[in-house]
Amino acid sequence: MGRMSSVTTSGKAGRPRASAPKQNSALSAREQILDAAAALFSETGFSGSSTRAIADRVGIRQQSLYYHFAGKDEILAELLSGSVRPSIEFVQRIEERVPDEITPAGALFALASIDARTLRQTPHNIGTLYLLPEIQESRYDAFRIEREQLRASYGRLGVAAAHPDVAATIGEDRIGAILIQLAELVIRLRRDGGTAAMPEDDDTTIATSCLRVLGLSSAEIAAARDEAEAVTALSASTL
Amino acid sequence: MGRMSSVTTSGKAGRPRASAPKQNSALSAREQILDAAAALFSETGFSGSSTRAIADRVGIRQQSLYYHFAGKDEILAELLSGSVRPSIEFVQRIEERVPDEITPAGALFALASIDARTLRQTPHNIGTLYLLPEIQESRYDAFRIEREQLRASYGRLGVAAAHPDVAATIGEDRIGAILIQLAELVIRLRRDGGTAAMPEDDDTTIATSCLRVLGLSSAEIAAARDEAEAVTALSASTL
DNA sequence: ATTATCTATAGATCTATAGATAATGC
DNA sequence: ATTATCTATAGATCTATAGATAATGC
Repeated sequence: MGRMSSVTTSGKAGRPRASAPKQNSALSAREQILDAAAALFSETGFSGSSTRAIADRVGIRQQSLYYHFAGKDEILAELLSGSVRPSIEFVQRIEERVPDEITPAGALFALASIDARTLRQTPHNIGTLYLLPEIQESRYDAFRIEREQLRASYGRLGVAAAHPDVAATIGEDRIGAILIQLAELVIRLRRDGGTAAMPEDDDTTIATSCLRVLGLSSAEIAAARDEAEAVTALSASTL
Repeated sequence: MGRMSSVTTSGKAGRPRASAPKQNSALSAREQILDAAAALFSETGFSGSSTRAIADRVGIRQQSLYYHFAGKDEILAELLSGSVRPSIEFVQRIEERVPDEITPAGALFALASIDARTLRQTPHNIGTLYLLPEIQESRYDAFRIEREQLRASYGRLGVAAAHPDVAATIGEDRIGAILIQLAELVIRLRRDGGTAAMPEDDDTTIATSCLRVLGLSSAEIAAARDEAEAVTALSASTL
């Protein structure tokens, strides 16, 4: 096939793409690449997604990726850091308010339900990236350290919120691990549920389960939920 | 380097390997391949592990794999089916005894702690294979259907064991998903914990958390644990 | 001049098939 | 004769670099 001569004047600097721009033309090239890579990495994994496949989805040549990223691994690194950052920031803000403005249980409910909601709503189920074997490589240490911080926050809040029986039996690190594991249930539900939209109340189910596993009663959980709702409404405006 | 002439008479049919047999020579060639692949797939993923890398670990040529398996995906398929089978069999046996010989809570405690123990003790943390993106392909439907059965069993036992408040709020499928998610926490603990041996009592922590999340009291959990211990001691001999 | 693409291509790898070979088994 | 390996190799792919080119910006 003969080459399509430059499709139309794009209003942007740089040589025009050989093929007509797909959708997403509102995004910068860099963002289009990240979006395409997120979709592919979560469907077929990191090693299973070629730079060629990413470029095809964006509508550019494989080699053009290297103008924006030094390599495939930098794309993954950027996706990962972009996806934990919001949780880290939220947890820092909420931990500052404990226990004066909010109880540990209320803070934990808020944290778990916001994490669940974020994971549920994010494009391409980006949470599945956390499951990729490649992120164990030392190159992604920075990301793993951030997740470790998040686990530590869940652990601190969990210990403070737990029924004394539970806090006495399970250490802070295990409590943190259990709570994160529950929050990340959304990732699996979404992956296994196919295209169907997930009900919003799964966020509540998960946050409730976080408190239930710490031995709190239904009444205590309901109180924490009310607290959390007040605080998240507030932080939505603060944010 | 000149070829090493056949190392020594191996006592087995077939052309001798070019290199001296590594360890594991007690296993059949097929088993050696499965073992090497399990280690590699769980460390570097499926697409990230080449047939060459598997063969190197076994101590044979890359092409020799194809005498034992039609392709790389058949190796993964066999590893997967081998690893759910025991759980499926255990859950079937224990569900038969509910509720006459054992309460749902006792059965669930037994199931969760045995699953946790198996995942904790299995070579190469084989549970990480469940996290690979590749198993979403239709080629591995059989495996996913078996896991679905396991989830259904967790769901049935969970609903039957749950405190009425909880059973009224969360559907059977979500309960099953939550419980499996807790059982599989072991996979993550083991992966993140590096080489350190995991404490045996993590199995108990997990099984306890499964009942706690269903709203059971400490006393009810202790009773279930006692039941479970009686039944697993018994089933160890039955098996 | 700068930017963002393109084409050409190197060099490494990867999966799989075909057929030869060196043991054991009968 | 059968078994389990080996060597040789095809053909596809994959990542990344080098340098050309076609826009916009000044």
